[in-house]
Amino acid sequence: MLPVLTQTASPDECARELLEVVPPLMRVIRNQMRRQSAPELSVPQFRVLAYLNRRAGGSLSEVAEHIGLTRPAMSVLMDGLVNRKLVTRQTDPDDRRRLTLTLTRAGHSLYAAARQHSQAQLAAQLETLAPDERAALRATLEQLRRLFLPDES
Amino acid sequence: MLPVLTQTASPDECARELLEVVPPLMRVIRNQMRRQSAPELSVPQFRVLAYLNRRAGGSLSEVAEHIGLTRPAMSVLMDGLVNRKLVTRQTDPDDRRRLTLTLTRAGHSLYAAARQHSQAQLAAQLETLAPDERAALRATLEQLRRLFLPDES
DNA sequence: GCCGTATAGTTAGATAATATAACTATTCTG
DNA sequence: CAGAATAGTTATATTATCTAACTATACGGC
Repeated sequence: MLPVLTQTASPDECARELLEVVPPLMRVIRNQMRRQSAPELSVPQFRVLAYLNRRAGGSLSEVAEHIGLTRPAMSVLMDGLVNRKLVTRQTDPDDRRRLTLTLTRAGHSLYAAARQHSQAQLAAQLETLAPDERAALRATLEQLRRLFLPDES
Repeated sequence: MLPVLTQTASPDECARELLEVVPPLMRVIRNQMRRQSAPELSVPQFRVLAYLNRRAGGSLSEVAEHIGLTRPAMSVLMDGLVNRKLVTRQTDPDDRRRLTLTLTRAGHSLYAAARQHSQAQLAAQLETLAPDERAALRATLEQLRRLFLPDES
């Protein structure tokens, strides 16, 4: 059953809960990434592929800004993805300083596979929730997204 | 207002949402930690203090297991905390292989201050939620905790 | 049109956080 | 009591990240 929603929850209590739940949850996700069959994708790499999947042709700075890394760090990370033929890196003819970053076919499918895998792992655990609990979870995550990640998508 | 809770949300949709929301949220938290006034506590260090706050006298392996680090890594991390006089490290007289790790007074108050600070930062953003939305958030976080972090407290 | 400034990206060098492997000291067990 | 198991440390390597310094390109005021 759904928990009682009318009980009080101060911003501070919620914040405390976030601090206690999110970091370990992140570790669960990271470990799932690591144990993944073939791929060997770190969480930031995965997020870069996800971003380029949604916004093909982004520049390096754009991606770095979005992911929250410095440009040098992103430059190195991108090197890796380009070397592995997951991303193409072309200079934009309209502004020859900028790069145009795009997923290759391999990049697309590795991203899809990795996402599928992680998603399935998490989904397995979410199976045990009642449908209305899942709906509540989903709604809550949307709110967190709106609150803390206004820029995305 | 509360979102409609009767809409469908498959385990897979929820899992996807988790994958999209949690990592950036973690980055928000980590950055808050970093920008923190005095202290300079990393997220794992913070979590160690949190653990020892709840369970004084834990052993190194116990803490490492809980936080999800290897013992060598935890040994090094703990060195840092001990050097900074935040934690005392005594050998357990009953089993002289084990350590008894406890927060010092300084450890307690640094933990309290750090938590207060991070919590306040997050809470400020949560202010904008309606009370029932916060209640829903809180309930959802409890569920995530139960699902993914069964061992804690 | 040109020069100074800003912007995109890279390279270099440093640091920090982890991992694995090998070790010591202690305890348990058959 | 000897061998196996466990707790912790040390040594070494790797990886991810940062800041600073650099190059190349574009823009804007004169």
